[in-house]
Amino acid sequence: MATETIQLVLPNGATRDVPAGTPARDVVASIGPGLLKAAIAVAVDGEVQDLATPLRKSGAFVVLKESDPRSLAVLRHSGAHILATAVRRLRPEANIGFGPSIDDGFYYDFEVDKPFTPEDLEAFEAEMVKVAAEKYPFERAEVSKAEGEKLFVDDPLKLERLAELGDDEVISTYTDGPFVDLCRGPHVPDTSYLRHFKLLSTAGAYWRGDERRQMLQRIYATAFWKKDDLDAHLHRLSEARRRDHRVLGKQLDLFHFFPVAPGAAFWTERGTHLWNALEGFVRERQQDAFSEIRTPLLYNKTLWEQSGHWGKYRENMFLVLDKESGEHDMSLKPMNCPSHHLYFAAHKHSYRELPVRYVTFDPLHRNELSGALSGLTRVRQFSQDDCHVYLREDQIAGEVQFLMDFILSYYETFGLVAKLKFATRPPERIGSDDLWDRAESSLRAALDQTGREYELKEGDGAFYGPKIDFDVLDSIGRAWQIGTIQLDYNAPERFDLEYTGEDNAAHRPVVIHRAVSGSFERFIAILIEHFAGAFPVWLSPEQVRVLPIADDFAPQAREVTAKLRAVGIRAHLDSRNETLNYRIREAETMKTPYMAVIGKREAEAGTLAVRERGQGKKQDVISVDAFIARVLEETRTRVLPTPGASDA
RNA sequence: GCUGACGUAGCUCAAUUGGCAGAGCACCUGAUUUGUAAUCAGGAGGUUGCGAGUUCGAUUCUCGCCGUCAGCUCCA
Repeated sequence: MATETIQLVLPNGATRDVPAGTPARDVVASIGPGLLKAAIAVAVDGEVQDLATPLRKSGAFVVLKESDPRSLAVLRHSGAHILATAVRRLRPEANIGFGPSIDDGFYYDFEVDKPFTPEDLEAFEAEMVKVAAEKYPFERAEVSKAEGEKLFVDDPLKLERLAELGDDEVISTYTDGPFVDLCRGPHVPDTSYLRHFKLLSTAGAYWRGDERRQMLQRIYATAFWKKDDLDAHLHRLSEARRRDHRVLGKQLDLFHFFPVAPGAAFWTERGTHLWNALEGFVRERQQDAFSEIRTPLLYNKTLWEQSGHWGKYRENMFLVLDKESGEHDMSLKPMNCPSHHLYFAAHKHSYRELPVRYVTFDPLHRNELSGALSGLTRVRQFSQDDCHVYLREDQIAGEVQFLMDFILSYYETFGLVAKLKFATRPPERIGSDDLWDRAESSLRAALDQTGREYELKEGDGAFYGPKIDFDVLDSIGRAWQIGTIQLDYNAPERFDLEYTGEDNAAHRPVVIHRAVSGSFERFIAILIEHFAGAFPVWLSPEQVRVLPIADDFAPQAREVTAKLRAVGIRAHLDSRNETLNYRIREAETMKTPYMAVIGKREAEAGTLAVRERGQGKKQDVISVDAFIARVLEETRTRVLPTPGASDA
C-alpha cells in the first residue's frame, strides 16, 4: 500500500511533508526537542489531537503548550481518565460511562450499586495523586470493532457506545497503567501532567442524559496547570457561596419561601422596595415607546390550543378545574404572548402605527419539576418584563437595533456586561421551513447590521422562532441568560393577526418577543449576587438610616427622617436604646448605603454626620439639605456603588 | 420527576453506642444615655418538618409523605 504524504504548515510558514499516519509527536520532535517537552497536544486546522495520534490530514499545524487555552481541556479529559483509574482500583465493580472535560473542569460517570460518599471522594482523590505519580503514559491504540467488544466485554455502557460507531470509524482506546477506556482522545502524554486538581462533588446523572435510562453516579472535578489557577477557581467558588442570593436574601430580609408554596417567593417589605425600584426603572424606561397593559391570569384552553402551547407545554401549566364543564380546561398563563396577541387582534391597526409594543408585568406560573426549583432563579411563579412588538417585515432590522440598544443600556445601568447568542431552529418546532428561513435570515441580518459579536447556537431557538439571547456576566464572571429577542412568524398566522397597509389591504405583521430582565425574580437574584447585597442607592431597600446618638437627639432625628421620607427617600429612624456602635454595626450588616448620625453638634448646627456603607469611620458632616440633594441626585442618576463597598 | 445528602428555637449551629434537647445571635424586661461595626443583667422561646413502625424508651433506627440542597432532565 503506497503511503500518502500530507503537508503541514507551521505558524512561521515553513512546511513539513510527512507520510500520513506519522504520530504528531515525531513532527513536534523534528521541530525541536524543547518544544516536544513543552508540547501538550497539537492542532491541525484547529482540530485538537494529541501527540500519540497519527496525523491523517494536511493543514495548519500548531503545537499547543500549557499557555494555549485549548490544552486545558486536554488535561482535564486526561484527569477524567485518571479519576476512572483511581475509582476502578478502589471499586473494581464500577462500570464506566463517559468522562469528558467541561467548562470549569471535568466529570466521569460510573454505574455502581452503592453511591459514592464524601469519604469515597477523598479516597479517590488520594488514589489519583498516586496514579499521577506513577506516571503512566497515555497509550493510544486503534482497534477493530470486534477487538473493542472483547476489550470492553465487562463494561456494558462502553459496549453500547461501541455498537453505535460506524464500521468505517477509527475506534481508539487509551490505556494509562491498569485502565483502558474507549476514547477518541486527546490526552496529555502521561498521568504525571495532572498535578493541580480537586474532586468537587458527586451527583446522580442519567445515562446518556435520558431520564428513562438508569441513573449513574457522576463525580465532578476540576484541574488546572497552575496551582494559582486552581486556588483562584476554588476561591471563585467560595466567593459564589458568600454571595449566594438565598443566603443574602435571608440576611438582608428580602424574601423567603414557605413549604406550602414551593417555588413562589414571599417578598418582605424590604424586598418589595427593591422590586418596586426595579420595576419603576423598567416602567420609566418604557414610558415613551411602549404601551403597558394588564391582562388576565386565567384562560380557557382554547387559547392555548390556538397558540400551540396546549400540545407541547400542557405538562408545565397549572390547570384549573372549571366548575361548569367539570374539566381542567382553564390554565394559569405560563407566558404573556397569547394574551398580547389576542389584545392586538381585537383592534384594527394601520401600518402607520407599527411597531406597537405591549408590555405586561403580570405574574406567570409554570409547573416546574420539584427537583428543578432553586431559590429565586428557578421558581414556579415569576414576573417578566415581557414585551411583544407587532411590526412590518421591513421594520425588523430597525426594531432589533432599537431593542438591542434598549437592553444593553439597561444592563449598563447595573454595571452588567452582556454576551450575545444567536439561536436557530430547534428540532421540535412549529411552522414551515420557509417561514423559518425568512425568520432566521432577517434576524441574523439585523444582528449583523449592529456590528456586535455573537455566538451561534444552532438548534437552540424557541419552538416558534429564532432568537437572540443575552447572557449577562456577574461580578465574578458567571454567565446568566436573561434577556431575549425572539422573532416569530408563527404566532401571527395562528392568531390571524393583521394590519391595514398603505394599499388598504390586510397584511400579516411579524411578532418580536422581548424580555430584558428575564424574570424579575431571577434578575433580582443576579443583582443580589452581583452587588453582594450592597445595592446602589437607587435600588437599596433602605437608603438611609438615621441614628441619634442619644435619646436627647431623637426629636431632631425624627424630624430629619420625616424630611427625608417626604421627598421619597427610603429612610428609617433607629432610636432604640442601644449603643451607637451597635446600631452602626447593624446598619452596616444590612448594607444600608447611608447612616446619618445626629449628636449634639449636628443638632445645634442643623447638620448630619454622614457615614457611607463600607467606608468605615470616615464621615462627612453636611447640612440636611445638602444630604437630601445628594441622595436624590444619586437616586436619579442611578450611581453605581463605589468599588469595594460590597467587600465588607 | 430521577439519584444522593439534609431538615433541631426567628437565624446559625451543638447534643457519646437509642436514655430529661443546648449555645450564640435575634426577641422581651430592667439598668445604662451611649460620637461611628456587638454595654451589662435577667427572662421567654422547641410534640426535634409531618405521619406511621421497631423499642421499656426515638432528635438518633426503619418506612412513607412534604420541603431544601448538589446534580440530571428542563428552562425565564
